[in-house]
Amino acid sequence: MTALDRAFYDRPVLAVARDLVGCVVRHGATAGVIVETEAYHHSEPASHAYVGLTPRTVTLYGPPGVAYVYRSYGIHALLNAVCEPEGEGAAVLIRALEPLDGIAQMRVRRGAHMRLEDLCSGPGKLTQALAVGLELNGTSLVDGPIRFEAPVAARPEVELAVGPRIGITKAVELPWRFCAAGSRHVSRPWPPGHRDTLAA
DNA sequence: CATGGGATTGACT
DNA sequence: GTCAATCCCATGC
Repeated sequence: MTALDRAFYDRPVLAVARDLVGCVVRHGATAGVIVETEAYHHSEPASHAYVGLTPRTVTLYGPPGVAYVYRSYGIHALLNAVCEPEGEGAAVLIRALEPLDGIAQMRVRRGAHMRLEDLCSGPGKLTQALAVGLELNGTSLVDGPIRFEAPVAARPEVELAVGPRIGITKAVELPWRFCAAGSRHVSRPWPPGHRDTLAA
């Protein structure tokens, strides 16, 4: 399995967010298929990069293909992939995975009786399941401890569902959330009756 | 220097 | 459905 190269991330963040659905995140013996992403860009107020270059956003404004890991609500670690050329301040939030490898290890970290679809169905859940902590902020996704891999060729192409991002209060209207349509491993079920889907 | 607000989750009514 | 936990850091005085 080959890791995505740096050029993959050195593109518009929306394109990367779309293309990451179906890719694999691997850390140690645990891995999962990405089924949900969100794009964030310095030009819109929901992004941490909106405030400009500060100690907090150094990683976001750095080179693409690097992990941006930050603490959310004082409790959870959230994993992002830094995108676009250095200086642009853009990243894709990984919001949910379909567990692939090391599922027993995930249950040790998340709870022995946890259902499969609850192991990684949220941005804070998947970092706990894969043991991704704040110390991995700034590490390479190309040749660092966390690897993002291209989809296996045998895997059927996923249909993409597109909609507004979750859990934000600013720029709520932007349809910058991308899900594998019909997946039972996403963080929140898709609004019923939503037809705004397109091919991957 | 004090304050307020989260890109969430899990427990509880 | 509601709500607390918990802490870094950006902002404003």
